[in-house]
Amino acid sequence: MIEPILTRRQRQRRQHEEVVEEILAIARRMMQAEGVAALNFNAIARQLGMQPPSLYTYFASKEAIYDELFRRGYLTFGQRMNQRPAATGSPVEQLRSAFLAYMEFGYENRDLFELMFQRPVPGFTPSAESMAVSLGQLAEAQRQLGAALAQAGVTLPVSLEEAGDLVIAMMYGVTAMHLANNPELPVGEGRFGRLADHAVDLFVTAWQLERVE
Amino acid sequence: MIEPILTRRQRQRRQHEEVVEEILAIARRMMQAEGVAALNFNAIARQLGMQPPSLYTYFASKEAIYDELFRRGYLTFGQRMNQRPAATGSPVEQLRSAFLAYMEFGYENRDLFELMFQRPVPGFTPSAESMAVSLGQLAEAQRQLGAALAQAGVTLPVSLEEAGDLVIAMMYGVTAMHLANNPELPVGEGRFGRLADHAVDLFVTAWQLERVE
DNA sequence: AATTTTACCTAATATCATTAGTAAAAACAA
DNA sequence: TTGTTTTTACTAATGATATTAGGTAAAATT
Repeated sequence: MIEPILTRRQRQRRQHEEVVEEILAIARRMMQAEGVAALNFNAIARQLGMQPPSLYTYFASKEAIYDELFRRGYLTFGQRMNQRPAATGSPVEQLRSAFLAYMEFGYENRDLFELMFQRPVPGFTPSAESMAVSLGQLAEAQRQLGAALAQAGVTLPVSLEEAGDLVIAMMYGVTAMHLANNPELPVGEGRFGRLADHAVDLFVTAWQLERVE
Repeated sequence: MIEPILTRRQRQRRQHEEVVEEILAIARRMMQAEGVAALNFNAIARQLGMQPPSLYTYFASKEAIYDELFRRGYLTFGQRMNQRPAATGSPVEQLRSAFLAYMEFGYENRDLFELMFQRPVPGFTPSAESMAVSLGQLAEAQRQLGAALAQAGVTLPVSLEEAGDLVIAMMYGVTAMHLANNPELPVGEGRFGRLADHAVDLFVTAWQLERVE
């Protein structure tokens, strides 16, 4: 007798998860097309050939869909920031690659970027678990930036935490302005997208980060 | 016979405008309490002791309320930025006061700040007129920053427009992060609110703006 | 074979923005 | 003053939306 790879339960669960994935994919397509807040629970059901109440088999509420996307968004974001090619280069290189990774995440995931950093949804408050994921990833980004700067061996006019936060604020500012003004242009183009390198240079010059090149 | 100060028409109009003002005030209170997207047309009517359809006498739609707040928000923002005390000081002073004015506008008008810069409302697109006001005020801010920098007489590594945009992106980034993290703390306090001066110093140092002090 | 679980359904509810149609009152013109 | 227009409000109704209640049939589990 051949051992099935999956129990029936597991097979059912897999199919369940497949539907969950499809729901999330549809949700993202909707958010990208109409804006994050325009997510329509009933319309997702219709696209799946279901009656709206049947969707509650997969998600407990519309907010639960937002929450799952929020959580996954931060996981993806964290992976992107941590697994940069240049995560081991010189401080300047690290700063540059962090900036690029941040902006590219925003460009490629406009919907998630808005959901994660701009809270565009009326009653949506991330669940405790999702919030923990979010804070963890952000703290890691801040820590990494601080570490890169520490490695530079220069004396900054601010603490490492403040330095990391200044970089984060600038990354966010440039990216948000870029997405608001030229959402269709890739990073590096457009009024604000073009500013990425200049923004990095600002930190490099002000903090004299080249000294250890 | 005593000449009335106002014609009946004018008196009626004044009462009309008073109701309009009250509607906007209620709307802002709601947005501040529950978030920009939580504005509830019916609830405004109820607070005024009206039936919801009667509100259409004063605003053509819910979006029209958003639009008026958006327009006024940019007007107030422009006034604040232009009428800074230090709008005539040294370049460094101007940069500092611009940063402060921007952040304080955000802190005192969180609801408008979100509405104006973050577009947190599903279908809301500013009317052509409001959009013109908005773009005009932003262009003026950029121009003013550029002029202040030009006055410094230094050679920047970027164009004046790019320099203005970098400052705008940084102001936005720090303010948005501050409002997201410590909305209750005034400018100057909190993890990001504290960074205002450091952010200004970044530009001053990188661009050597003190030379003309 | 008996049971539990899962995935779906229909019907109904509550909340919203908004439209249609109307009535009273105020403003105005004659 | 009288007749007309404009303004302000109403009730009733509609359509979209998220969600709940309650049920059914098939599949999975015991």
